[in-house]
Amino acid sequence: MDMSVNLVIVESPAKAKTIEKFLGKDFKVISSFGHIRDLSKKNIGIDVENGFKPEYIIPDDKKKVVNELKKEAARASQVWLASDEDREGEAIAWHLVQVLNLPPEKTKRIVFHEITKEAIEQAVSSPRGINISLVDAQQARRVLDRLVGFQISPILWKKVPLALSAGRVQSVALRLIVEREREIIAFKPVSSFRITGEFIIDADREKGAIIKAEASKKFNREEDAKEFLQLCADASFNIADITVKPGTRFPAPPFTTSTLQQEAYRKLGFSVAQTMSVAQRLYEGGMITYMRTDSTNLSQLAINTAAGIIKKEYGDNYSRPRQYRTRSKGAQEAHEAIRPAYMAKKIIQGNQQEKKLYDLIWKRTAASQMSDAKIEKTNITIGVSNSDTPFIAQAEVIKFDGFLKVYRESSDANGENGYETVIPPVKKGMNLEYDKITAQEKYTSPAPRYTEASLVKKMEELGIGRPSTYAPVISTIQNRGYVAREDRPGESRPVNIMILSGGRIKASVKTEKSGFEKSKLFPKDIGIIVNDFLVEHFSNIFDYHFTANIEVQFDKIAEGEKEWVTMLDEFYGPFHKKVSSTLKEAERKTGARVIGTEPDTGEPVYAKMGRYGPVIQIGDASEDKKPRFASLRKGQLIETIGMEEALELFKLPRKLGEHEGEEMLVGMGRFGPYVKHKNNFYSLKSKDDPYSITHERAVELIEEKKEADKKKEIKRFGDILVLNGRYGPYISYEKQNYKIPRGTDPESLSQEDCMNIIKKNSGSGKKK
DNA sequence: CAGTGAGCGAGCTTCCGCTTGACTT
Repeated sequence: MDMSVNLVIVESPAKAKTIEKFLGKDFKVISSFGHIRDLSKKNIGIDVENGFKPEYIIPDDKKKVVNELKKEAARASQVWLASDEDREGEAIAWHLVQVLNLPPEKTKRIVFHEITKEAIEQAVSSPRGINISLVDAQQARRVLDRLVGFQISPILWKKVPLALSAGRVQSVALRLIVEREREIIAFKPVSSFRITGEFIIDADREKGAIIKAEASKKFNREEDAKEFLQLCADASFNIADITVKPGTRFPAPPFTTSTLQQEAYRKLGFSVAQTMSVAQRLYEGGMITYMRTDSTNLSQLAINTAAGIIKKEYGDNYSRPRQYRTRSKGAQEAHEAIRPAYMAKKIIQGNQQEKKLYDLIWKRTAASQMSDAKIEKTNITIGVSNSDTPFIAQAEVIKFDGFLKVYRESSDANGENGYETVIPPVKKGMNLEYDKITAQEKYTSPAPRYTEASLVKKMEELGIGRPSTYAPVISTIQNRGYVAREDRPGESRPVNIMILSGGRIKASVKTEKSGFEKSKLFPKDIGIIVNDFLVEHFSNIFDYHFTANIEVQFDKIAEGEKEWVTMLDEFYGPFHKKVSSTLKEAERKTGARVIGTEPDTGEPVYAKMGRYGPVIQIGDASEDKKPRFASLRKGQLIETIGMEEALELFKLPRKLGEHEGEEMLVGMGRFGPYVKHKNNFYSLKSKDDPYSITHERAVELIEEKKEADKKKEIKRFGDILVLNGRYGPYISYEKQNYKIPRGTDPESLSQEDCMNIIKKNSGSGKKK
């Protein structure tokens, strides 16, 4: 009857389920769902005067879990704390001891890095106590982040209109995007001429085999390129040299959160949030290991299983078991790499996204355990008789594909690598003739804008953020309105081309697109102003190396070499002084910039941050005069907008004349151009131009919209409308929408039914 | 949903990391 009851607490319910299977009947395994306590939000949750004493509370959404944990702990004779073996995991265990009132004799701390029977049994047989130094390092981290976030954000509210938040991680992510944008704005493309030739082997003339090669030098000036082509017209060509070098390609290590997000973006087009939510489902379904990890480590069992499968599928020579070392900064390595739970399962059940992501994980894991690829690089130098600039042909041949059989990592750089895979057989000294030699103008391009995925990569390199926060941080800076993911159509520019063929040079001009962008991160005005304010006043904290530097301090605390309160004291002294002085002295920042003067009136034209967003202001306010304002459009920046564009903004709203006794106005709104009439808005179609739209066309748009609205209407009782919407029928009343309960025929609703639905739903409905 | 734009004052917001649901007007 009185058998021993063991309670094991882990962080995730999916993990609990798996572990319970290994431990048998005497063990009950439950989950804490991550942290169970956090700092109170009142008075920033820290008693700064009193050794930074944290005030911990149990958040509302954790109360249920904590009660459950308390109940189970009371029933157990032994509690095993099995949270992750890193700073955060140790802190979770410590909070559990505090909150559940666990006596030492009944509490054991265990850790395991992989979820296998052996690893878990091994962990249970070697318990330890809580490592309080590690807990202190976590507390220092937590308190520092709260101090930075909760003392700097309020400064922003006061000093920068529309600013909302600052933090150790989000503000550096923002800075990366702003500084990249400035690099791009300042970038001046330079063009040069790249010369490529197609050559025919004299002896092989009938076969028509062609060697493509590029001149070893680029020409900055068009005249020089032309001169070179003229030389080529009279030159003879021969194979001057051939070198063949063996090379090796190595597989990429298994996935971490960061590399999974990058590859899923590049290969599958998933956003980082999308990748995480699909991975979460795979994890909960027991199909992959944990998806928030910075470790490239694989369990021995996984390595062995993979080896067996690779040998069977591809042959013994394709197998090469290996363990990868984790290289990223600040890695805590509490988990394995992201891999299939069962390598034997090559395909899984699930939706398309799940299947695709699983397939990617399977291939990456398999490839990491496969042989290197063997390649052969051939360099052929083609001599030009009357010039010392030769042509070079490069070829790369895969001699043994190895891991490339299943997986090849994508790269962020777009564009070809210039390698041919096939080259006709040639010998040194052979004579060649040109078929065609082309000089094409090529422009240099600036560093690329960040995608969500490449930003995560950069953050990981800098050691800011953790696997669990990459996706949320990227959402945060977008939700705050600091940056936006946008497309840009790009601009056309002319490119000069000269082609030498049959002894004659023909020049032509083509156009190419530059600056085309798809789903890139662009800073918005408010993001730029916030960033400049933060960098101006808190350059040391929003420095790219700040996190790396304090991580060294946290490590010292974890090693017991430093007191966490001492560390915070050293940080807080100068920090708080800076907070106070900034609050007192810093100027309000609106990013104001003088563009010039309006030609007609001679009044000054400014771009600046207004109360509701970025605006152009013409003229200054005085007793008898009001300045004129116009909002900037999407894609325009305070920093770069020019006079012509600025004045264009004042051409709208434009009066179109009267219709049914009231003025029609055409304007530009958040959702594009519109016609306003009797306080209703009518969107222009894409073929309509707000600057030239006619009275007649505007009336047409109004009538069309009225007609469409009539079709939407099912019923009407005074100002209660029953309408057909995108998500099915709904009730519209006083600018609020109400869902009609499932199974109700909207035709059958009476006025009283509608009122009931409205009353029932208006209590819970919160306005945003 | 889209017209605003000076200044004042009240009451509000905010961080990072650990984990999943509950939401789908």
